[in-house]
Amino acid sequence: MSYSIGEVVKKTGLSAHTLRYYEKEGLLPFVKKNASGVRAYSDEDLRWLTMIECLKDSGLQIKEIRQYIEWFNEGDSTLSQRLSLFENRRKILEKEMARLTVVMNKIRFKELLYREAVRVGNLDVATNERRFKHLKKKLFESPDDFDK
Amino acid sequence: MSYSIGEVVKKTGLSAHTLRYYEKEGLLPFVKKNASGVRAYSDEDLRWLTMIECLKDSGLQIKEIRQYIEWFNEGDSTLSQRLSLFENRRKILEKEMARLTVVMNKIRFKELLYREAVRVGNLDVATNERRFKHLKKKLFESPDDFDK
DNA sequence: ATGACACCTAGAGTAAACTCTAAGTATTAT
DNA sequence: ATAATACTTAGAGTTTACTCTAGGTGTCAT
Repeated sequence: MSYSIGEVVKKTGLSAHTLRYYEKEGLLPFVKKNASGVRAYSDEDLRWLTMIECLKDSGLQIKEIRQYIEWFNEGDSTLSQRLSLFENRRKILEKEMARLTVVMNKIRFKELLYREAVRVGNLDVATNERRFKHLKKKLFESPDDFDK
Repeated sequence: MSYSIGEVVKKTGLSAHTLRYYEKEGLLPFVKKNASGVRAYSDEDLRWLTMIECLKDSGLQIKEIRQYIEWFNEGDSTLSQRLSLFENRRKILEKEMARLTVVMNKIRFKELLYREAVRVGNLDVATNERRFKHLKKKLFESPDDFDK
């Protein structure tokens, strides 16, 4: 099976511009073109697009994805480089999730506080309620830094 | 207490360029300047910088942070807008964490697979091992899309 | 009072990942 | 045959958040 760029747009949600851009950046080195230059994407190309999406979601830049694809095409001699890439990425994702957890707590505190402030119609009153003072102390090292 | 821009650079880790840029963008509307135009940051300004960092970490753009600061300065009439902002942000962070969890599973699978591939010196052999086929099936809806 | 250093402004430059434009060719439907 | 639609290329423009440069002023220790 092969697909026109329009069909791939529908399947992937990427724009035709973006697909051509990816190709120019070396992310799709196997896309075939017919005699008049029209692209015909294979199922293999679609699988690459799925993998590219995953790598992008994990935070890789386009040039890093290109590097990965080059390694893949060089075969088993680059297995350890590819292992390192996934290992590093996993560590970065772990840090990112830890970071988001911290931020989430702060934002949730603000949400609760403002919900109460809206209820009583006054931010200072809500801020000074015992339960919010208590919560803030529990959540933050330097609670005064979080009054804004 | 008040602080020169150099002291704030040391305290926050932000560059002097960035601090002036934030001010230009309306994120620090209260920074005072002496007769010769030199900035003197107050403790209040430092607290704002802490809050700005949190909002940035949560993914807000600079113009959204400026909006929040404007609402804050308008007082209790904007409490509900600020509540909405934190509510939306909390929802976005929840989605982002869910997204990262999915990506993490895929990357972890790749890491395991490549660790085995490096051990045996061949990607195809590792890919075809029963336990990896099994794991892939468990992790992905469309497992073939993940061979790249 | 002289050199080092911190600070100022306005505005230009950068990086990443698109996103769009212009000008043209090819295919398809009626 | 003609119009609409889809496709092609090269290259310019956009957005965000900085980041840096140029050219200058102000402060301070010796």
